[in-house]
Amino acid sequence: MPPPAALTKFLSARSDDSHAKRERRKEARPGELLAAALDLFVEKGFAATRSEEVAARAGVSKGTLFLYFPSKEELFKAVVRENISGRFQEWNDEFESFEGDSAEMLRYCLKVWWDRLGAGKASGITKLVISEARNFPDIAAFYQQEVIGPGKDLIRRMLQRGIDRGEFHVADLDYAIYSLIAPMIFLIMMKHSLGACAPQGFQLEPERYIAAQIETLLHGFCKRPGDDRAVGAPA
Amino acid sequence: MPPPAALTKFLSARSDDSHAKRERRKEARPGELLAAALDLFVEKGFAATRSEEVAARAGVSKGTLFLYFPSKEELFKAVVRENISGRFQEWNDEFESFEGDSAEMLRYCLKVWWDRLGAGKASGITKLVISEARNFPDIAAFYQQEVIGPGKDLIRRMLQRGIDRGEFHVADLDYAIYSLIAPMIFLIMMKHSLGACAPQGFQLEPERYIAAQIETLLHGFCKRPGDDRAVGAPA
Amino acid sequence: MPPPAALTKFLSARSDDSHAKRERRKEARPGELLAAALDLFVEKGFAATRSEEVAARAGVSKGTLFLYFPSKEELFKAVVRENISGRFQEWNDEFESFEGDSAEMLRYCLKVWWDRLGAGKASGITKLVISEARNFPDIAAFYQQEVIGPGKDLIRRMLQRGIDRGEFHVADLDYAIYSLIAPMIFLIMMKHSLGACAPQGFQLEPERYIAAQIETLLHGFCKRPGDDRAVGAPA
Amino acid sequence: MPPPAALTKFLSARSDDSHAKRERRKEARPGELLAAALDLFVEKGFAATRSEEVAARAGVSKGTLFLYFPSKEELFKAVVRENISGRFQEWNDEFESFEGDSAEMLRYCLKVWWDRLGAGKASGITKLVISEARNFPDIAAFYQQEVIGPGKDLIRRMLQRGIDRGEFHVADLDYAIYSLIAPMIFLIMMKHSLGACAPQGFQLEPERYIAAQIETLLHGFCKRPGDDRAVGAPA
DNA sequence: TATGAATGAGCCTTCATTCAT
DNA sequence: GATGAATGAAGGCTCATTCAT
Repeated sequence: MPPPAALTKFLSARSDDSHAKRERRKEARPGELLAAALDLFVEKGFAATRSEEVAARAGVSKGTLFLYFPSKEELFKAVVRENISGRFQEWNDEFESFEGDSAEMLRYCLKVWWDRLGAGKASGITKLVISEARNFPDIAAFYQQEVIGPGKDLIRRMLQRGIDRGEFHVADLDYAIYSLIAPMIFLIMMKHSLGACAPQGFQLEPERYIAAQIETLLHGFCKRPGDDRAVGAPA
Repeated sequence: MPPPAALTKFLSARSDDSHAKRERRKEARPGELLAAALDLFVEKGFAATRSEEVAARAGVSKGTLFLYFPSKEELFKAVVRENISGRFQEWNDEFESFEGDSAEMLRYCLKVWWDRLGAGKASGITKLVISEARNFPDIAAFYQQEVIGPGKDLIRRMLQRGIDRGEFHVADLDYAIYSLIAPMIFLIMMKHSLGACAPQGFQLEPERYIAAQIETLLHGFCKRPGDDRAVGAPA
Repeated sequence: MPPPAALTKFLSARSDDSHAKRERRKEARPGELLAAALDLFVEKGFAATRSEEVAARAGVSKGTLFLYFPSKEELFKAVVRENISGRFQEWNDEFESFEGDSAEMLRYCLKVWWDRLGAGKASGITKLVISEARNFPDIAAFYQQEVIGPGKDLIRRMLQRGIDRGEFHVADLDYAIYSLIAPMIFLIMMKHSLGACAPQGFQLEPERYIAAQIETLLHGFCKRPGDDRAVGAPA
Repeated sequence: MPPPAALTKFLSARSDDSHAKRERRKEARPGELLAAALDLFVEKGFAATRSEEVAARAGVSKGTLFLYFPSKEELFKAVVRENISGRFQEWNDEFESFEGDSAEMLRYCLKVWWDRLGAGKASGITKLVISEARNFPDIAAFYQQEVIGPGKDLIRRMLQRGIDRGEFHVADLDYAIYSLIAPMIFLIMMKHSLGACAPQGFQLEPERYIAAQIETLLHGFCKRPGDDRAVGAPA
C-alpha cells in the first residue's frame, strides 16, 4: 500500500487499470510530465525550457513537477532515458531479414530510419543530446553507450554485408560508418536548428536530401572509364 | 616651485612608447575581449556564457565589455566575424588558384578546412550556432548569411569545377553539396559535444575520419566492373 | 500509525479561518503592493522608484512583486486604475443626480474633487504623469485615455448643463473646460512639488484657493453695470 | 595667470576678447555646456538626461563636463540659475507704462508672456523645476524666491490696478492671482509633457487657449441680468 | 499528494564619476 | 586643461526551487 517514493510508482506503471479516473491520472502523471518535457526540450533546448511551462503543459502545478523529479536536470535525464530505448531491435530485425542487394538495403534502411526516427520528435532528442552533452556528461555517456554504440554496430554490419557479398568496397570500415551516420545526424541537426529558422526554400527537403546522399555514398563523385551516368537535376 | 606640468608634458610628448600601459591596453581591448568571448562561448554556449565572466577573463570590468560591444549578441557576432567570416576570402582564393584535378582539390580543401577552421576553437562557434539557433533567431539568420551562404557557394563551385572538367558526376548538385558539408559539420559536432566527453578511444581521429569520408565521397561504396581497389584497413 | 493526512485534511476542510496567515496574506498581496507602490511613486516619481523598494515596503521579496505585476509599468497602470480611473463612475453619478443650479454644481464638484482625489495621494499620480510623461509615452497614452479623456468629458457636460439651462455663457466650450482643469492641475502640481518644499505660509490653503478660483470662474474679474459686489479680503 | 579653478574662469567670463579662437572656445565652454544641458534637461528631464550626451552636444568629452561642474546636479542648478534671471524687469516696465483699460492690459500681458517666455525653451525650465522640485529642494527654494515671488508680485499689481481703477472686482486678491498663474503654468506643463506626446488634435492651440482663459477670467461663466452675450463656438 | 505563493541568487545592461595620460 | 577608457554600483526582470497549507 504505501509506496516508498513517487518514482516507484513511475517505474511500476501500467500494472493494472482497475482504478478510477482520478487514480489513473495519478499513475499517468510522470508520463504526462515526461511527454510535456520532451516536447519543450525538443522545442527550446534544456536551458530555455522553463519548469513551469512543462508543468503547465502536463496539466499540473509547478510543485508537482518537483514531486516526481527532484530537479530540472533529473527531468532531462528521465526524458532521455524514456525516449531512446530499444528501437534498434526492430531496425536490426529488418536488416537481418533483408534480401535484396546491399545498395538497395542502404536505400531502404535510410528511408526507414527517416520515417520511423528522423522525421519524428525522437530526433529532437538526439539533437538535444548533442547540443547539450557538454553540460551534461552523464547523459552524454549514457547516450554514447545506449544509442551510438548499437547504431554504429548496426551500420557496420550493413557495410560488412556489402563487402561480404562482393558488392561494396570499403577501405576503412571503422570510419566508413560515419559516411552513413554523418548525413543522418546532419539532417537531424538542421531540422531542429537552423532549418527551423530558415524561412522558405532554405529548408532541406528530407527525401530529396536522403536520395542525394545515398547516390553519392554508393557511387561517389568520380567518373570512371565506362561511366555513362547522366548529369542532371534531382528526380 | 615645481616645473609647470604643461611644459613637462610638452617636452616628453610622444617621444617613444611612453603613455605605455594604458594606451597599449586600449588598443588591445577588443582583441582580448574577443578572445575571451570565443573561449567561453565555445566552452559553455551562448546562453550559459555570462557577460561578466567574459570581461573577467579579459581582465576588465563588466562595464568595459559594453564599452566595446553594445550587447552580448553583438559580441557574439563580432566573434563570428573575427574567426570565421573573414577567412572565406583566403579560402576562396586558394580554390581559384588550385591547379590539380578535382579529386585532389577536394582532398586538399578538406584538409585545409580542418587545419584552419575545424581543428581550432572557431569550429566551436559553428557547433554553438547549430545548438542554439532556435533560441536566438537573430544569430541564426546572421550565421546563415555570413557563414553558411558563402560556404555553400564555395562548395558548389568546387563540385561544378569537377563537372565542368569532366571529372565529377553529380546528379543533384544543390543537394550534393551536403555530401561535403555533412561530414564536416558532424566532425565539428562530435568534437565539441559527445567527443568532448568520450574518454579514450571513442574520440574520432580527425585526419583518418576525413580521409575515409573523402574516399567514400569520391568513389562510393559500390564496386563496379573493372574495380580492383584493394580492401583494407586505414593507413 | 499516524492518521492519514488526506482524511485529516478532509475533516478540517474550510471550517473556519484556518490555513490562516498564508491565505490571508495572499489575498491581500496585490493591495499591499499597490499601496506601497502608490506611496513610493508619489514620493519619488516613476523612474526613481525602485521595484525592490516597493516590494520591501509591502513586506515581500523582489520576485513576489513580479508575480502580481509583470513589469514596473504595469504596476503603475494598476495603481492608476485602482486610485483614479475607477472613481469616475461615482463622480459621474453624482453629477447626473445633482439638482441645484449650475454655479452651485461647480462649487460642489470642485469641493468633492478635492476631498476625494485632490487632497489624497492619488493626486500625486497626476503630478507624476505630467512630470514624466515625456519619458514614458506608454504611460502618457494610458493616462490620456484612462483619466484625462473621461475627466474632460465630465467637465464638458457640466458646462453644457449650465448652457442648456440658460445659466452659463461660454464662448469656446472646448477650451473653456481648461478654465476648470487648469486650476485643479495647478493645485496638484503645487501640492506635490514646490508646495512640498515651501516651509510655512507659502503653502496654498486648498479650500481658500478653490473658493477663489470658483468665484473668478463664475463671475470674472470685470465689473459690469449694476454689479454691486463688495471688494474685500477672504472670509 | 594660474586661475585657481575652472569655475573662476566661468564666473569671470567675457572680460576681454583678445584671445585666439581656441582660447575663446575655452572661455565659452561653460556656456556651451549650459546651453546643451538646457536643451537636454528640457527635453528629457533631469534623471533621463545622460551626462555624456550633454558633453557630446556641447562638443566636448565627458571628462570636460566634470571639469566645469562637479556633478550632474550642480550642472542642473547652474542651468536653472543661468536661465531664470531678470526677465521680469522688462515685463514690469511694460506693465508700468501700459495705458489702456485693465481688461486690455491682461490680454496684452498674457500674450506678451507667451511670446517671450511661454513659447520658448525657458518655459521648459519652469516645467522641469516643478517636476523635479521634490528631489532638489535647493532649487525649489531658489526658484520660489527668484521667479515665483516676483511673478506673483507683478500679477498682484495688475489686479490691484484694475481694482483701483474701478474696473475689476476681486474678492480674495492673494488667491485671485492664481486665476492668472494657473492657466499659464498649465499651458506650460501641457506643452512639455502630455502635449508633447499627444498626436494631433489633442495638442492645445496656445493662442486659442489663452484667449479662452482670458475671457473666462474677465467675465466668468455666469450670465447676469442684461447679459446678452452670444453663446457659440470659438472665433 | 498536490498546490502555488514566495524566495533570492543571478543575469544583462546602464551610467555617473574617476583618473592616467 | 582635455580626454575617454575604465569602473562598479544599481536596476529591471527571470526562474529553479522550497514549503506551508
